[in-house]
Amino acid sequence: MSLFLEFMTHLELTDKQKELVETYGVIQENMGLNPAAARVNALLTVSNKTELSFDEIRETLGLSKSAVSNAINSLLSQEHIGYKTKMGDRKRFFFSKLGQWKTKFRKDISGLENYNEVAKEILKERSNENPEFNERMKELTEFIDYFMEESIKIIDNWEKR
Amino acid sequence: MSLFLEFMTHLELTDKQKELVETYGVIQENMGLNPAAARVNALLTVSNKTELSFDEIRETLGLSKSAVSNAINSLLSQEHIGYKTKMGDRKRFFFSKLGQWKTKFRKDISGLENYNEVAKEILKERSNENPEFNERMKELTEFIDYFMEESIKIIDNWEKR
DNA sequence: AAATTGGTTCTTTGTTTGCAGAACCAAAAA
DNA sequence: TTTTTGGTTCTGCAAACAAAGAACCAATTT
Repeated sequence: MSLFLEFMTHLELTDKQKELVETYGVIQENMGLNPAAARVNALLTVSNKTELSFDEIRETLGLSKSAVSNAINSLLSQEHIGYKTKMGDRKRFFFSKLGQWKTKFRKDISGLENYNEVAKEILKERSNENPEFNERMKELTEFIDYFMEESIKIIDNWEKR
Repeated sequence: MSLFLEFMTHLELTDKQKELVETYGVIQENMGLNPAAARVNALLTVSNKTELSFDEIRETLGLSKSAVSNAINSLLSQEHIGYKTKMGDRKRFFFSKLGQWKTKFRKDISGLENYNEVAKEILKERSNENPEFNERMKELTEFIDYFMEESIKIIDNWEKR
């Protein structure tokens, strides 16, 4: 391949887009992604080209191959992104699955179930020397049960809207 | 103070209670507390004595003073715990606020607002060369708006139940 | 067969987190 | 006035996390 052709693998993002990749990246970090994965997912959300190759990602974000490789694999395993292939081309083109929110929300909600189970077990073990505390704990577990149930309902509702 | 009296500052937890402190501790870690803070909050939830002094916490959990001091202060600042004093006693007695769930949920929910603002801004910046992607992003932001609104409603509903 | 592509894996290094232990400090007690 | 109490703050140190860079590898091209 000629020396000339190997320039410009990376997309040209506007300043605004770069800023959005960072802002959205930080939000994704706060939602539990590691910095590199957060940037990759952000890029895949901000970029007008929605299907990017490994090298486009690497060059655009200025990350090392290992960083990109690990980020991509962690995003794939969490199903935050997916990839397509194109006939006659060995590389993969990654795209954001846009969080699949409904699924994620459902998961978060049933994570509460986990919490509530332990809370109920604690309550069962507690003596009755602090009835007011116990009462508040009980109310809490009831609230969580209620919240879970209703949340599931509102998601279902949206889906068959 | 006599040599004899300085034994037994710590509560005696049953094995079951110790196990619950750990299990609940892990859950709290997953919900964003650091390990020591998670254990302190767990102890304050599991223990039959609901108001514990600094030293009771330290000795029962086998943590250093600095660890306990930092854990307590971070829990206080996040309002996960509170403390009482007793006349003629300089020490503070810490207790779990039991998460104040309704408040916490409200906060988490409006955290989504933050997310959604950025998502909407991204959407505004996107070209129309990938209309399907844009459409799915739009649907996503609409879903989040809907989810936030309805969640708030169900919490309000619980409160005036 | 040799080189290139599209990655993955290993090694090193800088950074952050979590904690212990000691020094420290102000208020109260002796 | 000295000591004790109820902590807080500072100084390491060990483990975990992040990412760079190099070595590596299998499949394709040349």
